[in-house]
Amino acid sequence: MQIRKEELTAALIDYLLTHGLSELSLRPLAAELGTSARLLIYHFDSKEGLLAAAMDAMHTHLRHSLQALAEAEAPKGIKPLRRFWDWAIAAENLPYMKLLYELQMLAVRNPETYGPFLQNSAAGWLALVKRIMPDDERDAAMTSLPIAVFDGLFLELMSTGDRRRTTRALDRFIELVEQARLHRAQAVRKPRKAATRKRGA
Amino acid sequence: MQIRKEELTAALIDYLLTHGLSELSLRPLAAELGTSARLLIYHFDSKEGLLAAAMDAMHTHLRHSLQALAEAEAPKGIKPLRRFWDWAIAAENLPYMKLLYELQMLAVRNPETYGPFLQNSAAGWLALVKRIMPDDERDAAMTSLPIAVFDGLFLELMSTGDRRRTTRALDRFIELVEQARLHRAQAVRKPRKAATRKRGA
DNA sequence: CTTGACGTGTAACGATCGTTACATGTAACG
DNA sequence: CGTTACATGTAACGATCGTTACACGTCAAG
Repeated sequence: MQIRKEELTAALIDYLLTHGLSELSLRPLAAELGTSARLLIYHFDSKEGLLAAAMDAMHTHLRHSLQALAEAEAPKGIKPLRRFWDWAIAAENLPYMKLLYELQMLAVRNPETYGPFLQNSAAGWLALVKRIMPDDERDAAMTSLPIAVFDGLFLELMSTGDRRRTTRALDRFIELVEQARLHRAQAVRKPRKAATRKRGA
Repeated sequence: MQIRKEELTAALIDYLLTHGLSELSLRPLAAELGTSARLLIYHFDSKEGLLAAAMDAMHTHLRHSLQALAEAEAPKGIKPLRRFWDWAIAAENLPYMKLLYELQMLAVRNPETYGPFLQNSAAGWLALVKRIMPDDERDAAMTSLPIAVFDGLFLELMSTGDRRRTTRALDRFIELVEQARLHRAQAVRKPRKAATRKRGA
C-alpha cells in the first residue's frame, strides 16, 4: 500500500488522461488512486504542484515519443505531415495529445492557472514541419498553415472521433500542397502567366 | 413581462465574453452585475438555466450576424473563406467565437455539463463552405478541410493574438486551393500522365 | 385599502473545496 | 534499545460553492 511519488504520478496521469484537467478535485482523485487527499498534498505540496508534476510527465512522454518517431526510419512514400498525424492519433499518444490540447485551451482563458504548465511543444512540432513544406515556401504563414490544418483536424477528431474523415482530409491537404508545387514547377518551366487566369470565383 | 431578465442576460453575456465559462461562479458574477446570487437564481432558476440562457443568446447573436453576412452583397475578389474569416475576427464577433470554441472544447471532456448547450453551428458554417470549394471536390474530406483550416487558425489566433500571421496563412490556403484547381484544369486539357488523379494511400 | 405578483436583501444551509493539525505506523541506523 | 525520517490515517479548518428560507418593498388591479 505504500505508494511513492513516482507511482503516484503514473496513476495520476492515467486519471487525468481520462478525466481531464478542468474539473480536477483532490478527493475524487485520491479515492480512485486508493489513497487520500492528505497523501497527495504530502507528496506534491499542493494541488498546483500535483498538476505541475502531471503536466511535466505529459510533456516528457510526448517529447520522448516524438523523438522516437524522428529517429525511426521514415517509410518511403509517406509524407512527414501524415506520419506526424499517424503518430498523434496512435493509441498510446492520442490521450496525451487530447490532454495537451485541453491544457492549451484552458490556458487561453486562465493563463494564471494553466499558463505555467505550458511548455513550448510547438518548437518540437516545428522541427518536423520544417521538412514538410517546400523550401521556397518557408515563410511564417506557410509554416503556420500545416500546423493549423493539423490542429483543426485534431479538434474535429476530438469532437467527433471520426478518424477516417479527418485522416482523409489531411491527405487532401497534402495532395493540395503537392499539386500546387507541381503547378508552380510547370509554370516556371513554361511561363505563360496571365493567359491561364480565367476563373476567379 | 420579465424585463429584468433580458437586461440581466445581456450583462451576463458581457461577463462570460470576458471571463469565460469554465470558472463561472454565481457570487463573483452577481457582484460585477451589481446584484446578488439570490437574484440570478430567482430569474434563471439555477446555474444551469443561467448558462442555458447565455449560450442561447450567444448562438442567436452568431446566427443573426452570420445571416447578415450571407445576405450582404459579396465584394468582388474576396474569397468566401476569407470573407468568413474576416467576419469571425471582427471586433463584434470575435469574443462570441472565442466563447463558442471554449464551449466546444469543454463539451469534449464534460459532455453532461456542456453538451446540452451545443447547437449545430457547424450546419451554419457548412452553408458557407459549400460555396468555397470547387464543385468536383465536394466530398466529405474536402468540406472538412477548409473548416479545419479555419478552426486551426482560429485556435492559433486565440492563443497568440497574431491576426496578421493567421490571416496570411488563411490566404495561403486559399491560394493553394486556387493553384491546385488551376493545375487540375491544365491536366485535363492536356492529359499527359495519369499521375495527377486520385491516389489511394 | 387590500391583495398579490414581482423584485430584492440578508442570512443561512449542506456540500465540497484545498489545506492543515495531530497522531501513528514502519523501517533503517546508531 | 532509541532515534529519526518517511509514509499514512482521521478529522477538522476556513473558504466557497449552488441553493433556499424568510422578510420586505413596490406598484398595478380589485
